[in-house]
Amino acid sequence: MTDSRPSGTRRVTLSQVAERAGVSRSAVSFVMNGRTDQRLSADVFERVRRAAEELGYRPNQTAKTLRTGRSGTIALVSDFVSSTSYANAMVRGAMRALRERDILLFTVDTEGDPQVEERLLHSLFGRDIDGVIYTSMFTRIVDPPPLLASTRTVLLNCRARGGDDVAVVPDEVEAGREAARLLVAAGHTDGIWFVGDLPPGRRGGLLWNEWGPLALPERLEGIERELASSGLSLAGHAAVEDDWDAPNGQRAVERLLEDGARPSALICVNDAVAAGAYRALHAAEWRIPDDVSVIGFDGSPLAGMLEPSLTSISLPHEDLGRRAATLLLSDDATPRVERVRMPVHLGASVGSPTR
Amino acid sequence: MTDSRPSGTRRVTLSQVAERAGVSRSAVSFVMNGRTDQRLSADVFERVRRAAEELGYRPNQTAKTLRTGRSGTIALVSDFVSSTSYANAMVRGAMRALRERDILLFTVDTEGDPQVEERLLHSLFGRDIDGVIYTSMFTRIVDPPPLLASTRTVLLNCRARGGDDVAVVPDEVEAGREAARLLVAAGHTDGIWFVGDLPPGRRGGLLWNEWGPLALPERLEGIERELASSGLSLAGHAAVEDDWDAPNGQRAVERLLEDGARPSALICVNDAVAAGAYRALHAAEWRIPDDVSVIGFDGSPLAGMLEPSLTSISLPHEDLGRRAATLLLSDDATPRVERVRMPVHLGASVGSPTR
DNA sequence: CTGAAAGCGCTTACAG
DNA sequence: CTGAAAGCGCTTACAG
Repeated sequence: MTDSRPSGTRRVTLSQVAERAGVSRSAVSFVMNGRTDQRLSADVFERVRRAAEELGYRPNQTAKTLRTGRSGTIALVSDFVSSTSYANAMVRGAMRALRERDILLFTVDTEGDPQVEERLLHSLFGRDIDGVIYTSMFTRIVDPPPLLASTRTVLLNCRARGGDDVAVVPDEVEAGREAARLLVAAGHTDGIWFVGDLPPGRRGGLLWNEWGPLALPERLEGIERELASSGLSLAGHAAVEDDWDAPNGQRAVERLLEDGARPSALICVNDAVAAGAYRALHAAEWRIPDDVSVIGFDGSPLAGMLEPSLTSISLPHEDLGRRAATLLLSDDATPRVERVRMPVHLGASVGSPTR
Repeated sequence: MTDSRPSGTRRVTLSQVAERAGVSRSAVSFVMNGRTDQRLSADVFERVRRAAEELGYRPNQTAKTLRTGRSGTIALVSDFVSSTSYANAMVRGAMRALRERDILLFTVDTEGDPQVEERLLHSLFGRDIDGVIYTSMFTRIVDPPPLLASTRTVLLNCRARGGDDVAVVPDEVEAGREAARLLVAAGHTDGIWFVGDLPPGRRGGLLWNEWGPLALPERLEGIERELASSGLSLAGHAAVEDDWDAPNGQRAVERLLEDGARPSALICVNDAVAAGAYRALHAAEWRIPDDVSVIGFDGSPLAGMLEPSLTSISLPHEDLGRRAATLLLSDDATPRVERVRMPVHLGASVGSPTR
């Protein structure tokens, strides 16, 4: 039959290697896959190896996949991770872990649209992917699509509502404890405020607030538990409107100071809110860390750009990605939630209280 | 219909659809691929469609690929683009353009290592990718690997030294003109400085300086050409050590002011250098834009976070990615360099000169 | 218009 | 230890 493919120079096939080496195709297949259990003679092994090299033979992965059902390919399926900047280091972590095993990564963003997600998953399954890393830009609870049941899956930066999956998430509770610990160690006692609650009665206005983000409740839980273990508690909470960005953080702290609060330290729900806090404190002529200490979360580039640099408990995105890929490749599919430590990025924003 | 097959069962094949519809496999193939040129009866067409739906048939892309040589898959091969934050919107642009055609994206970063690049390319070719978007984090000149010659390729955010490729790059020269135009329109004449040259005799210390980045020379060329067209020229250049970051920008402007320069405007090679300029100006009690205007390049999030917000000529990463994908899918492979307009992000950092 | 057949490039159970 | 053969799930030229 005529070959209608748009190929100029045909690629070398296994048959050609067999012919050149003067052995069967089986033998070539065994050699190429390093199957020593077939007890091939050293001579055959060497002849095949040489013939393959001389011809520049590269196995056709598509044919292997059709035969074996394994493609050496996995997919990273997310809402926004691979196409936006925020949590992109997760992709790097996964890619690096997979590179060593010659596994390639399909990158697929659904932008939060379930229909797009379904179409993309079917498209992926049609390509015989070996597994899926299902991930989210923000750490949150998800309902993994039922379609995923037929494929090996690891949840990254999210956990299933049901809980019977393998999931990798940052250890947000421990991060909260760490933040509190830093302040307690510096001598803070009864002037520690938390900045970043949603306003009372508010479930969230922005999209991701309705997606059940875990950062806020878990960070707060860790903070309160750690303080309690030292017999302390938060002096209070400052609510932030809608999004956790700098302008909202600024307004929250402005209100706090206007209301007459005298905080010795602010634990901000993330670095952007902390940046806003810096502005409000600066305008009110409070010095950091002399008059007030500030801690953020995320470990974003922003933290290093502030004056003074912000101490922040950072999201270990690359580690998370690497861990998820490693788990996906392992044989162990026992449902569990793995929590990855969030390291402290020490800045110059924490000092001892003066009041 | 929903797929009611017990999980663990084999996927439905084309043969099963043929059997259920009572037609040949050829007919099913023709219907599934919408080949109306075969003049199938409306009845056959409908029976196949129904059988496929009832069985939940999904074509096996691997088998199609083996047969046709086309995989409906392209690869985005870069140094760092898909695994870091900086130019990530290019991935978004490409993904969005491809989504409409049900084409999936392999994402592959070489981290600048030619050996890794070669291995990854072979791995991709073994999977019968239909094309490659070859891209770089920074706009620069590249020598595309010879291996790429066998595959349809579009260069994204880079151009080949040889020049016989299809390439998509930001229009940096025009961006430089735009920056100069904004200042001239505001009334600036002989106090316009450029901040961001490499020190005299320096080819670059950091890795990417040796990779031949185009941003600096092209932006500068545009600025100078535009000024010349109004009979003006730059008052001078302030060199920046090594990397174009905020601390280096700050030092450059500090030196400039110490040397007694009285700039009416600073055109900074990027936003980070501009942020450094802000600090130096602030420390010297120059007000922006009352005493001095500042313009940056990149359109980074940083620009909006500065006080006052920075006017910046922005890199249209998403547009670039979308355009590259579209070109790759088009039939036209005529070598050319497409330049994409860099839009102005207007801030509040440009005013009329007071001196 | 339809159907039987070849073939894409592999892997692997099986007979020798 | 080796080789012939079946088969993964498609597409398509070809004979009817």
